[in-house]
Amino acid sequence: MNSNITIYDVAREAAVSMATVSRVVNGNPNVKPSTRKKVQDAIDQLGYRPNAVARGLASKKTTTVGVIVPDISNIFFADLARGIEDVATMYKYNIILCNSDQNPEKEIHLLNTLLGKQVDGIIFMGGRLHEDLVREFKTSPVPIVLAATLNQDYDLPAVNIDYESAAHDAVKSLIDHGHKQIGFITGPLEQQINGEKKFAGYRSALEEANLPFDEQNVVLGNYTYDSGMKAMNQLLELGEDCPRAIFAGTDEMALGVIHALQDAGYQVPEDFEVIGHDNTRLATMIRPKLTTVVQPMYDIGAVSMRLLTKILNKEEIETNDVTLPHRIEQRDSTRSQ
Amino acid sequence: MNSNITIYDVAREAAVSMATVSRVVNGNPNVKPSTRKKVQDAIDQLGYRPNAVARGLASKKTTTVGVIVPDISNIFFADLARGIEDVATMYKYNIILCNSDQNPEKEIHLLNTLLGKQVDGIIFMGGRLHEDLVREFKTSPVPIVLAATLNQDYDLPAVNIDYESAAHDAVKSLIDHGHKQIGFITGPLEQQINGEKKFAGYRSALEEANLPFDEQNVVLGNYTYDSGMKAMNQLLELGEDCPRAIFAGTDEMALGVIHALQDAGYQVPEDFEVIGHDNTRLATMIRPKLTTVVQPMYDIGAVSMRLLTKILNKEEIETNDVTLPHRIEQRDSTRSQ
DNA sequence: CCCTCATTGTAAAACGTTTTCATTCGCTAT
DNA sequence: ATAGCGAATGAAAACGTTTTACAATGAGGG
Repeated sequence: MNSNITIYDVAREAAVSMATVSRVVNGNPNVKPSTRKKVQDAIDQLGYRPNAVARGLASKKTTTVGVIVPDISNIFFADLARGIEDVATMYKYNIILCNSDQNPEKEIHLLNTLLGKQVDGIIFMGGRLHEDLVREFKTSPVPIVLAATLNQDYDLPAVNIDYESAAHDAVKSLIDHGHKQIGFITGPLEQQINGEKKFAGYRSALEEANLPFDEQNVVLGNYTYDSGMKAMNQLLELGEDCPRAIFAGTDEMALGVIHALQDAGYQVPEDFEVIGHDNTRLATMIRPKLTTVVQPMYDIGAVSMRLLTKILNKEEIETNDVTLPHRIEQRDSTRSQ
Repeated sequence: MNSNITIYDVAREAAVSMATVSRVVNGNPNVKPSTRKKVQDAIDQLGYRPNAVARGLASKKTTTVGVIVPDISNIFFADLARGIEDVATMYKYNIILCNSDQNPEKEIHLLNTLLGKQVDGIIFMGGRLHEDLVREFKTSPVPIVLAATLNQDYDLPAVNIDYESAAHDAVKSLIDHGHKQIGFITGPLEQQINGEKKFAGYRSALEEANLPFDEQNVVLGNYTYDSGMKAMNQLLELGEDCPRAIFAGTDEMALGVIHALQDAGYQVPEDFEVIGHDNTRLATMIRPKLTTVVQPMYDIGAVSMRLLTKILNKEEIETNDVTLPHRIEQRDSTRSQ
């Protein structure tokens, strides 16, 4: 009841040609209803299942797209992947998922593997786009869209939020609470999102409020809980000068920050206020619940995939570079006023 | 520099037959070194990239395996997927990832899609195996291994821990701390893991200590943080009779339990002790840090995939039904003694 | 009743590999 | 030299579809 049955067997059983079977399988309208039924019956009876590989070879379409993420076990990318998969399913695509660990060589290798597998398109996410990779992207035979990933020249299809303005908003809300010193804990600055966007938003909010920029208030982490704790402890060593308001680049780091503070005997938000970034499920799994910038990962994934399908179907596209809205979700790690 | 270049072009360029090119591409030793070099040069020069689809059609192997999980955005499955992907990469396989949402029809549909795509094997996870699915599994033309998933008859390849004994150990450790009443918060009982295994472990630990079983001490949740909170609040309504030691079926529910307790003004572990299950990254991201049963998700994924490769390579296999070790990680949500 | 056109069906060529089988090549042992 | 042999190479079939080009059939108009 399955795999070794070919379209030819069905054709014989239904007493038609294989082209006719192919037509009914693919919903081609040029088939007489009675014929269609005859064929369908044969298909059901034989348990015929079209061979997608043969189909892919003949049609040059695999209805499969590649997805490259840094690490699927990171809740952040997992959410994104789910968004991608859901709309992929909607459009009858499957997903080949790959983890790059942000390793440039691995990224290129994965790209080539995926192209070898004849995927119809690729969705890529990664912190920093090495120029070799960008070059490969630009000569790719299939469309590639970037999800939550910046590209220097903004000439590749991409879906993001406005990170700079998001950071600006977060920092401004802290300033509005009367803080003169704002701690900023973020990921590696060579990643455009941190170095160019979030950092710029941080500085512009400071400037706007005529607050001086103080280098010692910014600490680099690597997105993880532990690095958040470590960064906060480093800030704490500033003693009197330690900023009493912290903007952390990811929720996970924000959790680390809050726990570092609590472990040191401080209260959040009474002694320190903290804002996170991403609004992952973690945000409500901590006491106090985390105020955070919402970056809609699921939506970014979904929109990326939708954009890809548009490109694949040659649909009309307003813009290749879409920016999704962000906002700040007020919870309990900041004071209500 | 890519896709429309075929093996035939390379053959012409190197002045050999396509069979020879195929041989060098596949590392077949029967090629004279000088010929090999000539071909390799042609490949490099032309930027030839083998078409995996054509290869799959000719060889009936796609070096792709299907992975069906309930929901990749769940940290639990994300970890597992990472384990799978890592060893898949090691053995040069790619992964087609699908989310089933534990929907039986969707599970069957996904299975058929994957088989249509000619995957070489499948790794499946899901709470409850509908009998239709099991039947399909058993007639599948390619091997299927279950990861962190129980099968009634234990006749399919599977990788798990001993859930019953893990639950037993957890409950026993609570009993050893002097508790007479143990709260048990778990997922739907119709899922074998909860209903048959964890529950049985809970009861046997009770029995062993000659403690009575009290139905009101067990509450059902759905694995989520919120359901954990809700379940704990329900237990709290028991007032005086409320158990002061809780075993939660997942870490996420355990977090909910702890927060419900804290929100109600109690101290963990002073007033209540709680043990979680899974040892996800969440466990250390809460205060107090969570004592938990470690179910090594990453390892289960990795071992599942390894088992699958063994089956695919027809390697010698000791047992189809592997049980990985578990243990309890003592942290701060239980008392040290 | 013939011609034209639309509809439905057929045959066969692609698609880009792997793989089987035969052939050729280059030696060694006679 | 030459038979014999293993190693290296090549020719062509196969894999299971889609798709193209065309043939057959049937209906409607003049």
